[in-house]
Amino acid sequence: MQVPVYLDPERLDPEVRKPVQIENTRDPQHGDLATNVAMMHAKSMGMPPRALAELILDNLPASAEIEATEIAGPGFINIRLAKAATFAPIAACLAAGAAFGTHPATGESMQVEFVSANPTGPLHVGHGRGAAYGATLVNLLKARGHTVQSEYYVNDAGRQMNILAISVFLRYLEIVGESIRFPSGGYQGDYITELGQTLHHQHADALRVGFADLTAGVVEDGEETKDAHIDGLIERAQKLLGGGFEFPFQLALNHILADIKDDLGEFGATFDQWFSERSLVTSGEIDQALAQLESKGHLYQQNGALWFRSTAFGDDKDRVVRRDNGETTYFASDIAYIANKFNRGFDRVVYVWGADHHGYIVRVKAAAEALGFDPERLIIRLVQFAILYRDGERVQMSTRSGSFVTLRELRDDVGKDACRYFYVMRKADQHLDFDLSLATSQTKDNPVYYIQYAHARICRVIETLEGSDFDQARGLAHLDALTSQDEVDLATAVGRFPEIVAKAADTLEAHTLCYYLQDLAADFHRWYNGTRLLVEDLNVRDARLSLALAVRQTIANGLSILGVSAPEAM
RNA sequence: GUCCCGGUAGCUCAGUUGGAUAGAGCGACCGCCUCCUAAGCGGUAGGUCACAGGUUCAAUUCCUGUUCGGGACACCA
Repeated sequence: MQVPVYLDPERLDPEVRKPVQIENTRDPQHGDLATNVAMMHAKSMGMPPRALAELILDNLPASAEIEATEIAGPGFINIRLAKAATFAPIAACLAAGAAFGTHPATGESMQVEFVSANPTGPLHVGHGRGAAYGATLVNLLKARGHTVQSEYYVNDAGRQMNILAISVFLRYLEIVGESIRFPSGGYQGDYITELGQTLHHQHADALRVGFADLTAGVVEDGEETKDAHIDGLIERAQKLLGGGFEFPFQLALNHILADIKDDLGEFGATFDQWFSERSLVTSGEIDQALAQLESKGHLYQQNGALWFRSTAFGDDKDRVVRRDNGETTYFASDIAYIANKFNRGFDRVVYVWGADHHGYIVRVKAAAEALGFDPERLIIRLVQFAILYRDGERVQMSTRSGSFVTLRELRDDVGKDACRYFYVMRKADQHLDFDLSLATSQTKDNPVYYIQYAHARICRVIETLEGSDFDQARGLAHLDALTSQDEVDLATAVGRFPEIVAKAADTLEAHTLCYYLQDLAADFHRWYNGTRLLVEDLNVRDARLSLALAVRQTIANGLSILGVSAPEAM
């Protein structure tokens, strides 16, 4: 809302500068704008708030934009705007169309990295929330006027990938006739067996080694030793197969990553870049980053390992970057990745992580600071897990048994729209009860259908006018025909959309958009239910239709940011 | 033990960065279709904003403490 210059807080009292507020009221009875100037300055002026308010009002010049002012409560000054200003958002919305709610370019360049799940299996419902939230953030930040790049960090180096490869390889051995004992630390699931079959199709018996040979010298599998056992198997396989271990490795990586891409694509989460962790190894960037920290004195040797002194930056303990066996840790990759991101020129980078990564925040920020980057530019958002409910019963998930619910299964079940909406409807860092029954229900209780239905209803009205003499210009010229409180509320709600987008983007709180859209849809349904749009008086009719069109545009734009469709008929 | 996130209507949650009489949906109860989609709308009931201090003209909001939940704290990835 444009604040008239004579209400400029800066001019009120040059001696006392307190953060005076002039804001949109939440209660229409308080007018359109309200200010607390009088209360803020009552003390310094040595007079009661209400008396000061009176003095201020007596000295205000008249304005065409302001219809009335009043003093209320403890000393608020309420301002009622002229009617034309109330309905101005209708024209603004219709003129801007799909761009309504977007903001001018800020010149700021941002990156949002999200999902980044290890490519060791299909995405499950936990990843889905990160995907929905991240994708929505990207849309919000773009609408805010920032330049945004979306990225998926592919963990294609490290132990987990080797465990995946050995798992596939063992299933392959099984297929070619070896009698094996599958390690307890290996990856379960039908997809592993399928990859083993593919490996067999590609290489026939060429990769076959004896299971006894593979386990020679490897410690027995057991509760305590399952890690050592599987690491031993990997080491043996690499030795026996030579470069051949790359076959199950690459096959699994490529296949699973393709599946993830496909899955996310159907979910409307697209990435500008898939960034390979391996590339940090091969390009020498990990060594470079460590050398940089070394030169600044942030590293030291102890017990054969190389440590980063993260405690110097607020961490509660130092962290290993190179283990005593010479391998760099996952954290070392992270450090190099931070440098890589900032060197690409982003002003701010956003990480969307699962809440289980909470413990990494301090060390990653520490690394950024140690590398010489302002840690404020590195923003981490945690996403809590979603708990699925069906008919009031919690849906059990277990990754161990391989019986987890995949994102794909969830999408097949409740559909993309409900998935996207439900995932982001709550604050990201809080637990989400995902009610599957509600998500699939086609009633007003389901917020997705409720909002979409408002859109469809408006489309239906427009459709019945097909070929008639609806004239938007006439409607906009007669907005004074809108007289009811419902119409004032609705137009005001439309006018709030740009600031809702801005705020959601600035705070990275996507859920506020969901609440806004529900409120907007409710305002519409109330109005629609009590007001006939297609009336005889063409001025009134076209004014109402213009309002309806503005509502439709706003809903469509909001849903678009959420990645939810805006159907024309339901 | 340390660190995060929470505690708001019976349930699930909002609460515009400290404002006026704390909101919505569900659930409960009572109503509304000869009319552009009833996949909708209206009304009623329901609250010591976990507790105690502090800052302020003003605290659900900020600070401290207490308490109760949930989670995180590897030479793992």
